[in-house]
Amino acid sequence: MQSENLSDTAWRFIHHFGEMGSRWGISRTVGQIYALVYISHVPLNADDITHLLSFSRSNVSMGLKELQSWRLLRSEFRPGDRREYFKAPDDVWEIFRTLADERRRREVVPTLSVLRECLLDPKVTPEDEHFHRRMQAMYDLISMSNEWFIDIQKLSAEDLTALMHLGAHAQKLLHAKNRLLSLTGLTKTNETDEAP
Amino acid sequence: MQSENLSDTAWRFIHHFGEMGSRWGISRTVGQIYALVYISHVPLNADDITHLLSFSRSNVSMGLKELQSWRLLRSEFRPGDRREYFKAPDDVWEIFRTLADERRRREVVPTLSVLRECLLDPKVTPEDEHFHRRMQAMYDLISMSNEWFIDIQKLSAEDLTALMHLGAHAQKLLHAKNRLLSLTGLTKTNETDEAP
DNA sequence: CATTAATTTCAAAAATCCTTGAAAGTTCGG
DNA sequence: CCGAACTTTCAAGGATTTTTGAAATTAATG
Repeated sequence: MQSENLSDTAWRFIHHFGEMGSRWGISRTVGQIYALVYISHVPLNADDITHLLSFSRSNVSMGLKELQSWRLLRSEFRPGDRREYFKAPDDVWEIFRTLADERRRREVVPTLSVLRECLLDPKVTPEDEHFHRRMQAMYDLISMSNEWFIDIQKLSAEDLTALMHLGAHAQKLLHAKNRLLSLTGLTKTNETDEAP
Repeated sequence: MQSENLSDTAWRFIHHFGEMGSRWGISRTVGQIYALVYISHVPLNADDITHLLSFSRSNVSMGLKELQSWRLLRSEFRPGDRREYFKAPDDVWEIFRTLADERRRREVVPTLSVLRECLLDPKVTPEDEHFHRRMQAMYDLISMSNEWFIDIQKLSAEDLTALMHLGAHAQKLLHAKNRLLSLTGLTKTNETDEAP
C-alpha cells in the first residue's frame, strides 16, 4: 500500500482524495495520483508516482493521461532527461475552475443538448404537455447556471474571493443596485440563452 | 428495456439522467427513477416505477430509499390504498439546492475534517512545510466555498436568479460598494471559519 | 389473530469498472 | 538505422458495484 517515502499526513491526504475522486466520476487511482502531484514539493515523473503509490506503471500512465485530458497537469522536461515531470498548478482556484469547466463541457453542455431536443418533440397528449413544462424548468435552470459559470470564470481569484465573502449580502447589494439603476435610467444587459 | 407506456421523449430524458447519475455518484437506476418521478404528471408508487422502467421490484425499493436519504422525494398516501406515492418537489431550484446541500454534508464537511486533522500534524521536514501550505490553500478554498453555499442557500429562487443574471457584473458592483463603504465608514461583517 | 397486500432485506448472480503485465510503439543519441 | 530509455496499448484477470429473486418483515383488515 503505502510507500516508505510518504509521511502519514501525506498518505491520509492522498487516500482521502482517492475516495472522493471515486465519488466524482474519476477513479480512485486517478484521484490519488492527482493528490500526490498536488502536494508534492517537486515535479514528479511517472516512475516516481509508480514507486510512491505502488500502482503498476501502466496504471499510472493511464491515470496521467486522463488527468491531462482534464487539463489539470503542467509538465516540464529537463535537459539530458527524457522523462516528463508533472506538477499541478500552483493556484488552487485555477484547479477548481478547470475541473468545473471541464465538467461543464463534458456533462452540462450535452445535457442541455438532450433537453433542447426533447423540448422540440411534438406534444400529443396532456402528459406530454406536462413533461414539456418540467423539462423546460430544468433546462432554464441548467442553462442559467451554465451561463453564470462561464461569466464568473472570467473573474480573478481576488474578485471571486471578495464576491464569496459577500455571500448572501449580495442580495441587499442587488436591491440597492436596482434602486440606483431606476434613478440613472440604465438597463440590464444580459439575457441567458444558447444557440440551438 | 423501455415500457410501452413511456413516450420516446420521456425515455430519452430518463435515459440521459440515468447516465448522468452514474457519473455523479448515484447509480444509473437511481438516476432513472428520479428522472421518471420528476417528469411524471402524477405521483407514482413503487410498482408503477417497476413497470415503467422494468427494474426488479427490490431495485426500485432500494432506489427509492436512497432518494429519500437524499431528501429528494415527497410522498403521500391515499385513503383506502396502502401504497406510498412519490413525487419530486415542484420547484427545480429546491431540488438542486437539496442535492448540493446533501453533497456538501456528505463530502465537503468530511473533507474539511480530514484537512483540518492533517493541518494539525507536526511538520518535521521541509517537505512537510510544503504539504502544509498546499493543504492550507485547499482548506481555505473549500471552507470558503462551503460557507458561501450555506449563505447563498438562504436566498429565494428569485433573488438567486437575479444574482446569477448579474454574473460577472457583480464584480463592478462590488467595487462600487467598496467605494461607497469607504465613504460611510461601515466595515465587513463576515469572516469564514468553522469550529474544529 | 389469521390473511393479505405491500415493502424491505440479503446473499448470490450479473454487469461494470479497474488494474495489471506483456507486447508494441515512440523518440532520441550515436 | 540501431538500440536504449521511456511511454502507451490492450486483452485478461481481479475487484467492486448493481441488480435480482426468494424469503423475511411489516401493517392493515375482516
